[in-house]
Amino acid sequence: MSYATAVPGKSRVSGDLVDSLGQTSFTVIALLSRIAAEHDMSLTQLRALAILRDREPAMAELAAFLGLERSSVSGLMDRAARRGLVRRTPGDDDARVTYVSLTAKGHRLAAEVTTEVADLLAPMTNRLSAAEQKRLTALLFALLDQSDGSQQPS
Amino acid sequence: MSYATAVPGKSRVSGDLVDSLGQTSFTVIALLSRIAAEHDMSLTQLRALAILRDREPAMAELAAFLGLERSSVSGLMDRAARRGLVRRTPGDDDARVTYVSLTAKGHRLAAEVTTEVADLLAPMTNRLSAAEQKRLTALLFALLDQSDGSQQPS
DNA sequence: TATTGTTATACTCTATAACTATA
DNA sequence: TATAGTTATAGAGTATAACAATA
Repeated sequence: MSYATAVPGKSRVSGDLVDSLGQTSFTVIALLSRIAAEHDMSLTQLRALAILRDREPAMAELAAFLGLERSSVSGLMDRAARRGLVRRTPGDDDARVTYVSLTAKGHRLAAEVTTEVADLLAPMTNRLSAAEQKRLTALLFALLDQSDGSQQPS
Repeated sequence: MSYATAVPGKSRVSGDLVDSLGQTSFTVIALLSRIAAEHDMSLTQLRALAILRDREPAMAELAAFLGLERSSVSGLMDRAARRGLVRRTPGDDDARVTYVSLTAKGHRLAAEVTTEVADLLAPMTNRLSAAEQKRLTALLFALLDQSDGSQQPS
């Protein structure tokens, strides 16, 4: 509330930025959901798969990554395990902990989905020149405060 | 699949762009979900609210906007109507049609949510200078093929 | 006592299929 | 017959609360 009214000169620009960010986000998320659905997965499962590509977290850590309750992730991993995509491994030092990791099948699916995402996004991204793509990437990483380009699960 | 391999020179850049788009989208959507949750709404209900701000569509049109089945939107509008946010109006010429519109309460909530979105996004957007914000906005609209800036529900 | 993970329960979201009313 | 909307039903996703096992 304060933002829109406190800085009138910037609010116009920011309003458009907010709109473009919102529209872009919904478009991208819809596309990811579509890919997920084509593989009989939810968007959350697709995210989990992406996260697990280069991590082997404890259940609680995975829940933190996903921003969900532990109990929700239990069910999520139940369904993923039932499909043979992930496995649970008991912790060695702390017997309370359960680590989650992708199976070979899970890794294959994750890799497949990654290329599909790039493919489906291509019609959009190709509307920009190579230079524009670079600028956009830099701006988005700056927005995310990750101008170093360090990878987080997408 | 073909994209990543067919244009090796661009795939590196595109991979980063895909990552930054994905991360940004998840971040924005998570933020929108949080705002929705604070008002006891789902992300979909928030979207519906935004759509209805400047439209009075038939149920089937709303379903098309949201990318959902008509039956899903029936339930969605049931719950929104129960909270007094929307009303249903029978069509005059075609008695099969039902139009949906925001109540005064719905309009108030939609306006409130809009300012909250801008507020919560501000810490992110303020990381960019005014000139950078402008460039990012232009690039995103170009990506969406809407360089005219015509408004769609965000 | 505190923490990890699971289970029980309840509600929302979504889709498919069947239905009613209207065209 | 075809279309608009609803209802019935079922499954996934999510949270809260309670629990067992471990620390």
